Amino acid sequence: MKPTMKDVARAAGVSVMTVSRAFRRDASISATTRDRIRAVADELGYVLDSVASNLRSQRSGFVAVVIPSINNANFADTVGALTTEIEAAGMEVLLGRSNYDMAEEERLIGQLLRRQPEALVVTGGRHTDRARQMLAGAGIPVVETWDEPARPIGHTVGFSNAAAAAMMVGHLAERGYRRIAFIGGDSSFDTRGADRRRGFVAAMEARGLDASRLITVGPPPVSMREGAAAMAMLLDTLPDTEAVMAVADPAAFGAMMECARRGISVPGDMAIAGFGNFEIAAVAEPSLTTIDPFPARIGAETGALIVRRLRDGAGDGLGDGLGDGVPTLIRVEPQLVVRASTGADIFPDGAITSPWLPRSA
Amino acid sequence: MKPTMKDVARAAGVSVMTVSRAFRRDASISATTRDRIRAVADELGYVLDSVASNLRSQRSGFVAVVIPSINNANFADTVGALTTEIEAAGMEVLLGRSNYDMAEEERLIGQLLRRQPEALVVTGGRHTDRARQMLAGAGIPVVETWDEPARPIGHTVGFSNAAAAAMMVGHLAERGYRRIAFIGGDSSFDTRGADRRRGFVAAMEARGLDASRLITVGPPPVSMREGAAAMAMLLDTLPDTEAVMAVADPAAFGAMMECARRGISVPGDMAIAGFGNFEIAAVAEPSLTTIDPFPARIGAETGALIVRRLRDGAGDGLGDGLGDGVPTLIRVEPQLVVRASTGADIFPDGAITSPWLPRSA
DNA sequence: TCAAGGTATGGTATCGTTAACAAGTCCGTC
DNA sequence: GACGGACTTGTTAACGATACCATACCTTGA
Repeated sequence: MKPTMKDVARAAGVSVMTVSRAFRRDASISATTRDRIRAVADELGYVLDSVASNLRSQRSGFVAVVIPSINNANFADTVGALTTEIEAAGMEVLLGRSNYDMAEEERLIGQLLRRQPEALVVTGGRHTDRARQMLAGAGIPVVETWDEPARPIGHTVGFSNAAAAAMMVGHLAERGYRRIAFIGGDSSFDTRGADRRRGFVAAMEARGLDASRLITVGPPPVSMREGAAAMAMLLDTLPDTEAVMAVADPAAFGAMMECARRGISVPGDMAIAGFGNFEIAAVAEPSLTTIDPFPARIGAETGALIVRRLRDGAGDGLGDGLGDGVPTLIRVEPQLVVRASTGADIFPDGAITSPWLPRSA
Repeated sequence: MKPTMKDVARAAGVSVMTVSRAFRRDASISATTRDRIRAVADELGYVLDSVASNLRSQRSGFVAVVIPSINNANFADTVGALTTEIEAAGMEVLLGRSNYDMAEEERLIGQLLRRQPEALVVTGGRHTDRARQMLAGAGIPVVETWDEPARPIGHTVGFSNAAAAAMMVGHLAERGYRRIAFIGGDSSFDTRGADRRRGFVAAMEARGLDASRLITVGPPPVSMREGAAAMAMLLDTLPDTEAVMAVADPAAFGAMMECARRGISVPGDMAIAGFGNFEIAAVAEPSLTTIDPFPARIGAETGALIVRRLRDGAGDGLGDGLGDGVPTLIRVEPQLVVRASTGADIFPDGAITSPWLPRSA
């Protein structure tokens, strides 16, 4: 049927071992033999079977990554940068999407672990008990990203979503807004969104402001459409609201469009802020104040961390979710990006970024 | 080190064969034995090694999918629907991204084929010669999506991008626009974008209109920012342009925002149309006329086709890129979605959809 | 009571590759 | 001219699971 190394070996008049060497980087083989074997293999339509290769060498060559959604520029940027790092090290990324669902995440993790990944990256710090157990017992480096878990399983590359939301509350309060609302999704699904809401409430209360203007739409992702619907509801029920903070930029944009439809000026009558620094935040008119979590940096740091661990820590630290016994915490600090939607009069020339504010803010 | 079936078998006092059966669906094993073995396996932290399983059974259980970008709602919708179908059949999706680069696509296809996928899905109908050769010789069902290839390799689920673009030209011409421009990316990369441009030019010329207003920005994806930059260039160099058709909705939105910044009314002074029916097209103010290619339907049809082929055609048709010798062509007809950006006066209540126009349009 | 058939379990070979070790070849050097 | 070392190639066994076949036991019906 399909040719194997044995067929190639016979056709080329060498042993299978030599054929194997012809398809590997480090192998000691003469250039002439390698070229001849490759030509014969091409002729036969031979394709290396990496399933067999992985079994024998006990190396799968891939890193499993679980993200909530593949249609989200933030996660896409993280995965993109991560993939670049992983591929530079000669490995591949195996992607799974959880649909913001912890049960689905658990199922995915189980499936992925069966394929013997060399490391596993998850998004967020909250998981089902069984998922935690599988991750901790996997015997490979585990990285939780986009969050600072209360109980880290292995390594962490992320930031505090609550603190980042508090930073935005600080900005709005400094600009003089008092009646501030929050638009977000169903908190039992999107833990990062829930953390941002938590940070919003805590920061508002710390300033003595009313933290009860919370508009909850359906399960994540909170889309543009839902942002518009939430803004409509807000305007109908709490028309004296001065500013709105959305769980993410698309929802903020939807809210802004609803204002446009109703003839409500942004930021004149209503300030709007988002989260994520999606492309739309910079392009929209008016441009959108947001928080940049540096998704690509998260991915790059995660990739570099994994490559480092796999190179240095090979063989040790099984069963601890670390791969080498030393848990790493890499903080990627988000940055406030002030644009027109929260005060065009002060920032007419485009974006102004502020440094990370203290946690107490 | 890590426990294998042998360890589980010893601990449970059964043979490895019985342990194997305890982890499979169809296997003939008593419920009591299975539960006992599973409990023992859990205790030991045993995880099935699907690498070994795949090698022995010669079934990998996954379908490889190559898309240009993971951060594109259209492709994400296709992959989402495809994944649903594939997982319903007990298989998994292995995703690769080509960055709109045919050379990278070729590399990816080579990598993916080594992992013995049971089917392979690619985006678009143009590939390097070597990629074509690999696909045709893979001996598994191959599906080209999002396009109607000139020379199909295997099955096709898609539509003519050129005809869809022509449909949009028809709409704009009917609305009375004559000086129509096209904004697109570097055509050597994004073949679908190039086809849309080709369709634009052909349809314009067929109507005796000037088809030379072509603004080319960088390589794909053509982002919102690039759409805005292209519109700026257009307004500076060809200020008498009446309508703009963008290669995709994000670019159209960017163009619209540039108009907003310059105080140019859409559609009053300038009509704008996009492609893809992204969420932003419905939410933006004004809403955006576009073409809906039904990405989810493409994914669902592709998945159903693959599942059918794998069930029916097992074992035959090796080496033809089909999996069973009968090439299938499934047309998913795009639909024109008329919204405010090309004539709010006529369509004040929201979107109006028109049926597929004939090819000659 | 016994044959026939079904169910549950075990033994052995094998999937296609690579690790580990062995051995042959060629070269320069003293 | 013999020897050490570098380089290249070959032999054998094994990775961890499942296909295939064999077998023991249990049920059923004449």
